[in-house]
Amino acid sequence: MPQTSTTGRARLSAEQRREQIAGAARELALADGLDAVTLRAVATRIGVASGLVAHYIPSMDDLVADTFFEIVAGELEEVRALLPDAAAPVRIGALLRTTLDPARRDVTLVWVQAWALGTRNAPLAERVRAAMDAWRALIAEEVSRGMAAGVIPAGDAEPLAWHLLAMIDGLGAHALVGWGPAIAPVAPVAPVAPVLRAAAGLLGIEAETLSPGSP
Amino acid sequence: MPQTSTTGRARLSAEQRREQIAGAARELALADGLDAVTLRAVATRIGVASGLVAHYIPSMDDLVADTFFEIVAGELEEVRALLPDAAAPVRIGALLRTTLDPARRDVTLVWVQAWALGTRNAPLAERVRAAMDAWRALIAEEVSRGMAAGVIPAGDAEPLAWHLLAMIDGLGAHALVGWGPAIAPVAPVAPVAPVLRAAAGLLGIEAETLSPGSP
DNA sequence: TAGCTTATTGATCACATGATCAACTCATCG
DNA sequence: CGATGAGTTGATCATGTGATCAATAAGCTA
Repeated sequence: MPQTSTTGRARLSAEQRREQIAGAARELALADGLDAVTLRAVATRIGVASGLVAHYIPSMDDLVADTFFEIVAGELEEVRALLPDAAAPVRIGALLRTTLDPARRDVTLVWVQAWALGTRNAPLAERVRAAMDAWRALIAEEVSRGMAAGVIPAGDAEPLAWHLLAMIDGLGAHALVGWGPAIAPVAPVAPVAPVLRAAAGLLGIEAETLSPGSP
Repeated sequence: MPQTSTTGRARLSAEQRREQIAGAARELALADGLDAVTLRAVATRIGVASGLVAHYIPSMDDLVADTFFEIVAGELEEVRALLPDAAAPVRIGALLRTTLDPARRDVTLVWVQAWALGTRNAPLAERVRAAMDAWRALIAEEVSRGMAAGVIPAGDAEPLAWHLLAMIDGLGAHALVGWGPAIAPVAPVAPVAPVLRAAAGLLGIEAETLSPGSP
């Protein structure tokens, strides 16, 4: 009776188990932060001995680094997919609105913890730099597009992208403390309007062009 | 022979010991981050039993929170003292240059770790919010002064201050990973010029007015 | 059915954390 | 001199971490 179903233990293939571990780590990080991604926490979550998890990863530092990268890379693709098919400034405006959405607090916590943990976790630091490069590239691409179209004053897109990203991350980090789970009553959500104005000033364009309506 | 000098053990007064502990915690945090402020690390640094340190503090969470606040409050006073006696925009420019100085990496690490740790350390989160308020107030004061003098377009100074602070903190956090101790070769110091341009755009003034020379 | 491969367990090591407390020591006062 | 009291020690508890490994059990193959 080869019952392939639940016979107490699961016994998955190496590949399946790897994916399961990565998934559990991802869920833990989004729920409670990167520092919640612990050998035993991951094991418990998938109902397995802690030794098994250790068996499938080089070290916890690597698991944490991979988990971080998986999360933020997914976020980037998600944001990229949400960009409207419109003029560059409108796309940039949409990007700002999306990334500053309070619903992304979980990812923000991951980012902030990554900056702090990267000091002691070498592979993590590497992944953080790679992820930041990807984000900066995405923004720079949009800015360059706007410059090529003549709707954004010509100049070096890279430093502009860098600063836009800094603004996004700074606002995110700030929102984090105001929101400590079960600490503060309600989040003082950063109003988007001033952010758009700041971004417009940075890009040298009118703030209105960042919103839909201007083809 | 009442030798008040080094007779093996020190035996300080409660007040002296308290200050010594606070000082050691401060040094540890600046050198290796807030997570290096540990019961035993502090005890070792001042050459004392770990129990003694525990005897003088309510809990480590409080020590860490107090250490954070002491550091950033000191930083704020230091920056305030460095503000030149000039027009508001010039003072704001100086504030930006000072806070973005790569030499302040130690304090930046403390800030970033505080945002992350504040999620689990309630007293810390409280202090973080208080410190952020103080910083925002300082910036808002300068902006308001500029508005009153007519050199900055009138408007609500609070959100502007909030965003300037976000920009500063975002850039600082980014610089952190690029600098992981013994990881990256050299820091890609964020050039100040673009920052000043972004700040000027945010304030609605010319970037040049942020630099000395314009009375 | 026997055997072999491989996933999986469970115990264990070494280390670090915060916290507690009885015992000790030193300075000072009566 | 003796006693009082405050600073201080050192051992210890309860947890939690990552890591290792011999032993076990499941599933596939011959």
